[in-house]
Amino acid sequence: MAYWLMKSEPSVFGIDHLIDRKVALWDGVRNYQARNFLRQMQKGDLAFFYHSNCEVPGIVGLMRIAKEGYPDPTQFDPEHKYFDPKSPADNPRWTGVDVEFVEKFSGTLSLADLKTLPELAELALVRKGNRLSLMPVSEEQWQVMLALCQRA
DNA sequence: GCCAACGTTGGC
DNA sequence: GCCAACGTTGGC
Repeated sequence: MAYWLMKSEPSVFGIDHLIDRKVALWDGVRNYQARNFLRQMQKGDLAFFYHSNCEVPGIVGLMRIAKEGYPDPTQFDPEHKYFDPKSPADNPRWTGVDVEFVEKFSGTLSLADLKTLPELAELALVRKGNRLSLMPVSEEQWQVMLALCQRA
């Protein structure tokens, strides 16, 4: 089983949306590095839900990968913001996964706090200029973050 | 294949 | 809302 961190803007899709839906398609990833990580995800993997581009960016909850990578349907929808006219129908360019709500923490483990943790120095999230929207988390990193989240 | 222009991300 | 950082596009 692997661990991940996935970012989303709460004004678009936040942890409360996932609570309402229980299971949702994680769509709209249009970056190849992030897509490749999506394709590595396996059912049962755990992921932190991270709120980006908001008042207090940080980790707010926990979810589980409920369905492994499959073609993101929004890439074929001309009406959709994430439509990609260049994606071949017989070899879809973009992947989505289904995620399932697990837990919402009582507080936010903020990016500012995460940046102070020496164990996370190698995590893409806290490295200068990094905009990767989802990334793998090592078991050690996961344990450090989870302990702080559950205390928060 | 280079690289300038452009668009997007996301912290602040 | 600003803007730095970075990815992508497309002319050459």
